[in-house]
Amino acid sequence: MRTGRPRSFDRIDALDSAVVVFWEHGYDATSVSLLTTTLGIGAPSLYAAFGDKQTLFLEAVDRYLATYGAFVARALAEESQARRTVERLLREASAAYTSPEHPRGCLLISATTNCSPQSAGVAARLRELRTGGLRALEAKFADAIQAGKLTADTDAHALATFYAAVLQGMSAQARDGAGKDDLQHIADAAMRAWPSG
Amino acid sequence: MRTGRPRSFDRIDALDSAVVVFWEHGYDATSVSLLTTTLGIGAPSLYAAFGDKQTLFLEAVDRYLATYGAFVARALAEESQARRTVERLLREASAAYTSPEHPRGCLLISATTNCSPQSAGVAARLRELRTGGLRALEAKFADAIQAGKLTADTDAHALATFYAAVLQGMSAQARDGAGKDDLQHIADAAMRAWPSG
DNA sequence: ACATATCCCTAACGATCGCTCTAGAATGTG
DNA sequence: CACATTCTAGAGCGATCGTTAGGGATATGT
Repeated sequence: MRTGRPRSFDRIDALDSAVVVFWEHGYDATSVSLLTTTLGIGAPSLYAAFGDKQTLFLEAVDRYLATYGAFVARALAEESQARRTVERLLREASAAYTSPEHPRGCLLISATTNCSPQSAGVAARLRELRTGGLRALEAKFADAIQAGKLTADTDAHALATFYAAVLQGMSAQARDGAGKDDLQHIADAAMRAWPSG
Repeated sequence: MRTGRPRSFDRIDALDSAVVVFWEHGYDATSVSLLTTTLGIGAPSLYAAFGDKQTLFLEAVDRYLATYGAFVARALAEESQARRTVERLLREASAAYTSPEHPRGCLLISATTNCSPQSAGVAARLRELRTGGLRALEAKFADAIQAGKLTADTDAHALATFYAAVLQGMSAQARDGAGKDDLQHIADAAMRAWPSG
């Protein structure tokens, strides 16, 4: 049995708070002191529970992907048709990126846009995750071409890059103050670009 | 006549270098020491010539808009037809955002995505500039509707928001490593969303 | 040549950065 | 109860942040 004084705060609650702070300000601009005041714990407690700032951030990213950002993986996994996947992705992003319950936009997209050279590691990790999403979308399109749902001359890579850019643009617009309706209009316009055949 | 020892560096050259550094790393992540080493001048010289870091940044933004970013204002001013304006905007952005001559993407879009609370002022200024561009585009579309070039049921605001988002997405993709061809494909797809009438 | 004005460099300012040592408080097991 | 263990809280570590005096060097105007 684990002896000693138990931790006075809930680790998951603290992690969720850290997600929000990193989401709002990004990696570099989030100082440890801002984290400790927001989470309501001292710096040594934070370091004991999560390791250093970079480790905490990476765990916060995982937590984000398992919660707020899970709709992307769900759309990719649950929708079999490529077009429905994209429609659902854009529709759910319109709501997720503008919810008043949490910071605007997407943490994966916006948290490491500006980072100092010594934060290049976490920036590379997030870029990797973004690229992974793009590849998954591209594979979905390739399958649709294979199945004849998209014409053979469709460029799966180009189409995936386009919808990835649209999601990134929606995140940026949300952070600039656009509302859910604005983002849904972006989504509607983006669907007009779907290959007609 | 101005007496005393003249400045040993060219102010415009130094400003251009500052543009590049801010473009690459963003506002907060660009330290004054990085600026001084890159520009090859001491900190007191920098402060004497440009004022503090915030003032230098805002002047660098103006310089950016007058040089690398001037293609946006030119497209809006020189093209009378809305569709041609957007086509030219997206085409020139594909090249500008991926040129190997300078950092990727757009300074206005990417330089203040992550900033600490005390940098909120410069972030607000850049958001203002981005919103101004969106409004200019929206006005262009409103004119086209007035002139009958776009059907009366076209939503000028929604369309402008869409193409603004596409530009922001192209900037993000460029910073993630996409090439000129990738961005041109995004532009092509975005033009398929043009209202058919 | 001289006085003057401005420059550049060295050094350092206070504040904050990420991070940790130390001491005391609180819980578990015997 | 004592003891072992692990937590919390305050203070402070060296480094870097943006910024600015101080002083020698270098140019112009007379």
